[in-house]
Amino acid sequence: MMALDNDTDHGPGVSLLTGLDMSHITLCPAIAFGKIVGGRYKLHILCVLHRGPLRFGEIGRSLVKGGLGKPITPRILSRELKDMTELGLLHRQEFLVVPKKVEYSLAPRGRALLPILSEIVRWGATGAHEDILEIRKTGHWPR
Amino acid sequence: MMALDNDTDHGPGVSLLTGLDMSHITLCPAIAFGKIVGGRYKLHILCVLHRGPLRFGEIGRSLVKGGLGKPITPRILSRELKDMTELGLLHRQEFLVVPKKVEYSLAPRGRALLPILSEIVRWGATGAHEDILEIRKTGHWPR
DNA sequence: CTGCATCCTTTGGGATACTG
DNA sequence: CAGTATCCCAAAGGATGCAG
Repeated sequence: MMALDNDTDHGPGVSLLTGLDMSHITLCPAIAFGKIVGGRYKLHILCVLHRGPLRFGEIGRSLVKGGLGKPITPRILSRELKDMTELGLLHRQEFLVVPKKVEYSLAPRGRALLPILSEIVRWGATGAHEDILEIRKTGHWPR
Repeated sequence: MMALDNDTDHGPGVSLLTGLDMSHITLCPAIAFGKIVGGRYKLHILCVLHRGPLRFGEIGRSLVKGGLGKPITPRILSRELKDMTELGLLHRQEFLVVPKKVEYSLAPRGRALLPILSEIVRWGATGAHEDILEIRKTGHWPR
């Protein structure tokens, strides 16, 4: 019996959060979610890819703008993309041209995560995350 | 300009995922989400607390059941709860009795995350996470 | 341009023992 | 019961340089 949001050992296996029957599931989705899109960049990569395919370098530059300034190194980006491709979240298309060109896009398993992303954006639109992390919004840096 | 799901530098600042205006937000919610509930247990803790307050030990035991078998050590659980309490996600109430009793419950900032949790559970109810992680559902371990 | 190889630092998580 | 103190190990992330 899983302990998702129902920690009795003999209940009907219905999630109290959603009303859905979870009796056929063995692993808590919250734990799995972290294992699948954990790490510092995976969620953000899904985010920037939802509009359409992007190239390796474009993804890297996108992460700088929405993140906290520091650029991702190619080694890390490469590993994140490979992980996600192997899990079936992304599709990788290589074009046989010079210079090399590779496009990454959302695979069905990645697209299935978009409703979660939407909910995260809705939460962020209220400013909740900036309150929690105490991001200053003064419009310019002090000093 | 943030690169959430709109990576032009001069757009209207509207999220293409939700249609919401994000021009007043500087940090990508996806990045912030990871910073706030990253780590192996925080999301799961929100999950088990959504029904009501639980004690330190009860939370620990809940994590074992929905996770992958291994119990969380008191040191880690203590740190996770302290982190989340300091960020305002949880409320901690200490009862002056012997033996000691402490209850943790969701604070408003933690409750604001529940819609995201619900969406994760919905996603999990389809079995998507077990497909991705290749969890066997044969009902018994092979051999 | 895309990515791998090396090396290094930081962080997260676990084992064990102990205290108010 | 609810933690804290030490010590340790593994994994994640970063810097730099090089290659197809």
